Amino acid sequence: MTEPSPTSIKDALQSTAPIDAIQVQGWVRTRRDSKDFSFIELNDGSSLRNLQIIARNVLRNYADVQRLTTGASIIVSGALVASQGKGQKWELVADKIDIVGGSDESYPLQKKGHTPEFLREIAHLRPRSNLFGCVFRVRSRLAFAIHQFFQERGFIYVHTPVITGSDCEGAGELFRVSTIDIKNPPRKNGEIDYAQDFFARQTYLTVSGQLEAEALALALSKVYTFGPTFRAENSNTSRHASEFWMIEPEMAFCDLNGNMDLAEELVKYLIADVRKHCSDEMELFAKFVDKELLERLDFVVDRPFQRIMYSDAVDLLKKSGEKFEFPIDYGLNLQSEHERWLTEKRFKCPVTVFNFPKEIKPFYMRLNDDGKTVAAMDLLVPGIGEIVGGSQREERQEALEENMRRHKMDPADYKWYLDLRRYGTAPHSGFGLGFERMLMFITGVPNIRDVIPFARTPGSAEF
RNA sequence: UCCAGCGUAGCUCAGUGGUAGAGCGGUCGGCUGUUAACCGAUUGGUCGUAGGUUCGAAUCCUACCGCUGGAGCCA
Repeated sequence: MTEPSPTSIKDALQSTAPIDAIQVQGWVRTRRDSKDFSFIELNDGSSLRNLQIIARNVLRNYADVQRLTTGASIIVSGALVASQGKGQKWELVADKIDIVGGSDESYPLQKKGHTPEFLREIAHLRPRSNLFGCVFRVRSRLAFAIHQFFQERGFIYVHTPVITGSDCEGAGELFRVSTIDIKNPPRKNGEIDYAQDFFARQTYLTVSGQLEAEALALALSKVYTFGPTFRAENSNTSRHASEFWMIEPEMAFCDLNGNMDLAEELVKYLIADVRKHCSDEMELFAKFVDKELLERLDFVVDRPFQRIMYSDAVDLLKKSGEKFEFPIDYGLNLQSEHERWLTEKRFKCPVTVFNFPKEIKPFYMRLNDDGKTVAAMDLLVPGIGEIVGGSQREERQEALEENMRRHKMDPADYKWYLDLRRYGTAPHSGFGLGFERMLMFITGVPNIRDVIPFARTPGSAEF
């Protein structure tokens, strides 16, 4: 006897006609007994929705079926028919139910709702919950939409190294990569001799693919990276993780304005794409996570982002009459509370701040003609803060070397990076978009730990 | 790393010095084309850990651990 090949529950529910013989497989969400049969809510993760299975008492193993509990895995064959009950269009009347993997009353996911904090402790089971199923389906779609956006625009996807030798990329603490025996390291003149390490030098996990992406952009014109990034900062907040994914486009012959345009276009594109392709998931977020989510996202897609120079932002903040905990003055970094005021109170929309004082930005950013500011930009969104950070890069060799010296870096250590300016240099720009922060913004989920399947944060690398 | 708050049943929480509680869940029974079903019964605890104060500590004190929120750093 040949079984029909399995149909996803998503496809089954989208059927336009009854199907005599269909097979589905998944995990039991709930089961209710009726007089002569049992209702099983089955979910296979293909969508938020469950398929209602009618298990009649004529089934050979009906006694076992009645003992099925939440969490069990089963394979069901039968007929897809119009549902007699309200609440669903289709249901599956089972001819056969194979119990693949049992479960019992200790299964932690109950019919009742759970807090995200509790579910975080069972990260291996939480994908089976409605909320996390939705988050991870949207995560997948968002990743796809990112590639689609860049590929449609002629960008080349490049892979920059995860292991890097650059330790001065100006972005946070690094995780060391080494095969040296830490209990008995080789030494030279009392110091650990990294010349004997695996790569014959000190190496780290990447904090950014930007420097390498610049090399590729100055050959392929428009490139982007999309990969994991690691920061060893002891940050304990709802929007920092030690391991996260970042998108870094880099464009040759592009100035800061082109850069800001692209960032804005990308953010809007991604929101619109997920709104269109994950409507069930977005409805769930709007209902259970953030009531104002859809309204805010639509507003962001419809309106141009506010662009404001750093110096003007400082003036606005000074004149705001608002009582801030931290001082605001030209030359100081904008604090979270200042960013919040700009996006949430003053403009009520994403804000791109640009042209920052050179003193508070890294060495690779291009010095403006005023000699005081660099062509940097931060895209701030309500509720999250900085979601994009980017700049026009310093393409002039002399100026770049001067920046390095000012940042107490030795240009000799960056020979290859300077070569890019020595041979066929060109104005170029790029930015970094935090993938998880974008996902938080789109889903409304307020903690970065809940948009990563198995999050890594200081003191926590379980699973 | 700093500041604040919280750790009590599987989950969400109440209990503020004197016999450890509720709702939900689970289990059993009833009813039922149900759908966070309904009705009844029942099950459930080293009160985060270790010290201390007290006749007596879930409750007060100290330390540690964990979680949450905020800050710094950033994406």
